[in-house]
Amino acid sequence: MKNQLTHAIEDYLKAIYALSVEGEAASTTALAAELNIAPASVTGMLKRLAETTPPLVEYRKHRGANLTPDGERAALEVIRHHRLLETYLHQSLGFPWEDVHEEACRLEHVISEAFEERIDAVLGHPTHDPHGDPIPSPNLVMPQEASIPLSTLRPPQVTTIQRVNANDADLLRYLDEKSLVPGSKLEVRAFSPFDGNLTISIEGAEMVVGPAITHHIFVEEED
Amino acid sequence: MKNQLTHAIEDYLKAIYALSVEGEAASTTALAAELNIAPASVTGMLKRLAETTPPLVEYRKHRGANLTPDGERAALEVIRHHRLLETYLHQSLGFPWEDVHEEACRLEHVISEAFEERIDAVLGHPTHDPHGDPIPSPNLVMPQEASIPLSTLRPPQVTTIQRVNANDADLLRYLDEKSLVPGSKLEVRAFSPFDGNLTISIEGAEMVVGPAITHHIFVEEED
DNA sequence: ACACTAATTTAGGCAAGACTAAACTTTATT
DNA sequence: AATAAAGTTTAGTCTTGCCTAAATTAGTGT
Repeated sequence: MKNQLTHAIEDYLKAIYALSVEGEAASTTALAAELNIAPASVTGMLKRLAETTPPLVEYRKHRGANLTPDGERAALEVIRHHRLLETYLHQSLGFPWEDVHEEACRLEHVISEAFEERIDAVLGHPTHDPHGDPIPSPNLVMPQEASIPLSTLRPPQVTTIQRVNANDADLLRYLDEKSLVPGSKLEVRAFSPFDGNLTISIEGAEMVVGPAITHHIFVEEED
Repeated sequence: MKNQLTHAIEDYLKAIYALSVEGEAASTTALAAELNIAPASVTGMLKRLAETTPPLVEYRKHRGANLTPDGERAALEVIRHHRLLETYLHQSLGFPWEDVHEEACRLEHVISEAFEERIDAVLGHPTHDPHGDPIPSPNLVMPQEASIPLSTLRPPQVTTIQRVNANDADLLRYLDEKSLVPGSKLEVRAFSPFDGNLTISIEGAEMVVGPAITHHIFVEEED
């Protein structure tokens, strides 16, 4: 008997999950920014989420919110939907990389477990979405993976892109064009300490990328 | 600049479309029954729909509602989504016949035009959904088709099932089992004037079906 | 310890969409 | 034509989720 969560609530849970790294509580303002909602509205919703049965978040005034185990399970369910959908839209329906996020954001709240299972099967039980994010398992365990921002690498270094952390469609389109996608191998050739630019070589081509880009690209952790 | 319709509004438009056959207005109670909503709530919504810009329905007190051209276009868009989705869920994702309706009801409000186009293409631009209902064209013209209830046939007669008009999952599962699906050929062998039962032969097997079933099955019109 | 700022909460409102109960039309029946 | 039944509308209420403006709390530097 899982009670039916609204779209709005699912979005809150997803946002709290995303913002509470390392067990740190997600702040009201950070949530407001993430959700494009006024901070006051977030306060109101957090109170409600803390008083549902079962409670989905743990909330302390002025101290932000954490997910309860129930809340986390619900969040992971939505994230699993989201990432499976992104993968499906891209692989099976030929959606461009940069468009899958928005579409998945709407569909994730609406698909049934049967739908989830079908696309999971059709895709062959994928482990990562097109952006390289891990897909929680059917029993809702989030694989833990270590990766570091490309911006932290110093030459000389060879590595592989693991994950691209961006939702902006224009940026994603650009990255795709330059093969800056999960799985691509690249070599870090030079670093400019003044502006943080890296000179990298990828797919045989050499290019210079600034922090606005390298910050969003995550690569294998070093040995 | 198409204004964003809510989920609820799309359901109203769909229901009004379904109930206003032959230009007759859909009554408040009929809509309430169709939508599982109290009649009073329907009245309120109809008033709102008649006063939006542009108006989506034409509403006269105690006289029910009709769709305006704008409303009809919106309704057809949703119906196109619904029927394409049903077809897709069944053909491409292997959903059982009886489950596609419910899933499509939720997805229809949420998919983008890009999604619509992709599944339409993948399916090869289908003209009918799994229940035999025609799919409106991309420019939102509803194909007009003539078919008559199986219940009106009298032996001896050979015909083909065109359309199955039912949403109840149990009934659909039963019909599927007995091959009472669009495309099946059948022969009407006998008619009982007392209870309206028909004896038919389908796929080599003979069976007796009552009005509760024959009423939902539509076959080719006679020459 | 004090004051200033940034973050947060409270209070009060609003729109969408639904409900019930009561009042009122329309239609059907006699 | 009178009246009962059926269908519809009105009035008033509720919940969800959002908003703004004002009040409060926490955190920071002096």
